Amino acid sequence: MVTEEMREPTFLVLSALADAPRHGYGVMREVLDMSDGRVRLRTSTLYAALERLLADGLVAEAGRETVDGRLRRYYALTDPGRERLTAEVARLTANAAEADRRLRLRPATA
Amino acid sequence: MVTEEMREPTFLVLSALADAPRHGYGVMREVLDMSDGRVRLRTSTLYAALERLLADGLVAEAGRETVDGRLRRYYALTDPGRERLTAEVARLTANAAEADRRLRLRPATA
DNA sequence: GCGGGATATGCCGCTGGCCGACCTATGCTG
DNA sequence: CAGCATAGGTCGGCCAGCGGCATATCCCGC
Repeated sequence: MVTEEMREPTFLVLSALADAPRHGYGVMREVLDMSDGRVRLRTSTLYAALERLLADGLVAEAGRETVDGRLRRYYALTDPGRERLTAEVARLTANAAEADRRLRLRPATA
Repeated sequence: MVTEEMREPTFLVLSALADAPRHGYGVMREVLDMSDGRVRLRTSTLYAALERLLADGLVAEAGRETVDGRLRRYYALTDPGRERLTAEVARLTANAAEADRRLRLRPATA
């Protein structure tokens, strides 16, 4: 696995599923919440991402239920999904740390 | 400024210019080095990114010179560029920390 | 002296994730 | 009954990055 770049919306979807399985709309709310209102996923982005993650085996369907006449499709992070997310966290952390180090090497308005 | 997502190659270009001005090929080497050989920028990606960053005012031309008959175009991070990179670092750090927190809430193979 | 890699810059066509807009449907609240 | 939250989805287009290619010089090994 070459760990190619993962875009932010996709990363946040995996992140939202890291602690518990959720349904699509639940992921949307969770992402909005955990990004302090910064990232509002479009349904096109959300469902396309979930389809892609399902196809890649990073996420699996975790049952369906109907609440108040509305269908809910649940999704859960798989083990490969956890590994992938962990790898992404390491990449982001390393990138951020290195950039921060470089910024400190030459402070603003030197 | 809404700080929309910045892709990894672009982020690494800004990062490579954070400590000192460099020319295109120098940025390429620096990115390769600081990513431990993981990210080898294509010239199409590199020069397109530099053009875009110039147009956005995040990077400025910092002189040209000819060494061994080869032209070098130097680029430097501007103040807005520093601010933007700093904001990106904050975003990456926050995303990584939040994902990490969630992964720990439900450890692997629970 | 000749092929190949490093140095250095650049163009062109395509792909794929995301965005914007839109659609269907139910339940709750003002 | 209008409007919003909830819940799922489609479709067209944009654009950063990728892969391939072009150009040119310098240096090293054979």
